[in-house]
Amino acid sequence: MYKDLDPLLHSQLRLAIVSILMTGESADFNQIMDITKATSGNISVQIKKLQDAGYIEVVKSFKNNYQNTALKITNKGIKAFENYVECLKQYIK
Amino acid sequence: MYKDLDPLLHSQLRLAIVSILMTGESADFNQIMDITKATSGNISVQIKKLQDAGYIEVVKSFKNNYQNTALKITNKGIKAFENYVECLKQYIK
DNA sequence: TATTTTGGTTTATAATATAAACTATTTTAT
DNA sequence: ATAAAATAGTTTATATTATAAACCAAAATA
Repeated sequence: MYKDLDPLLHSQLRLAIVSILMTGESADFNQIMDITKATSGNISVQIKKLQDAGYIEVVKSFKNNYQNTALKITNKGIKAFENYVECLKQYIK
Repeated sequence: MYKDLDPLLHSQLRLAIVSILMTGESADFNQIMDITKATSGNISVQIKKLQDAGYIEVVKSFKNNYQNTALKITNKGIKAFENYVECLKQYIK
């Protein structure tokens, strides 16, 4: 009962980012900003943490002359998310 | 979409405490310690925060010659918890 | 009566979230 | 042509928060 919640996912912004990516579609930096309304600095830091953990994949490219940062969830990220949700259920029901 | 999560509840230990109290039964300090395995100092601090927010009621008494701290969730606490769960659902499904 | 146990609180520290300040490139206005 | 503004971020400093260590008081026990 009350297993530890993965601290990497138990953060509003990181959870939102991963939640967005759990659709399976990749999303880019701007979409994350639009949806979450967080500052770019905050998003940048949280993306790096998720990347370092191997939860997301980050692909940098050029799109219409501008740099573009695209994010995609990894298998590890999917498993971590599913595990987080399972653990959380113990707390909220 | 992605409404803010009540920061008072979006904390593993405080969420566990409120979750325990959501049964309706009151629980005392020791039960919280047994269930959560957190340190007394940590629990003490988090209890005060929940009390200050009006989410729980704290009743101090004497039981078998020892001081006893009993906790009970308030109506405000119940509503906050239910709202938290509703908001969380946007993130986890 | 000295020591240990019970039941906590207060305070210091470690970790974390968040925004402010900064960098670099591109577009637009003058 | 070039100054200003917009795009797309990163780095770093600060503010907040979680957590444990240190502490206190009363009761039980050796």
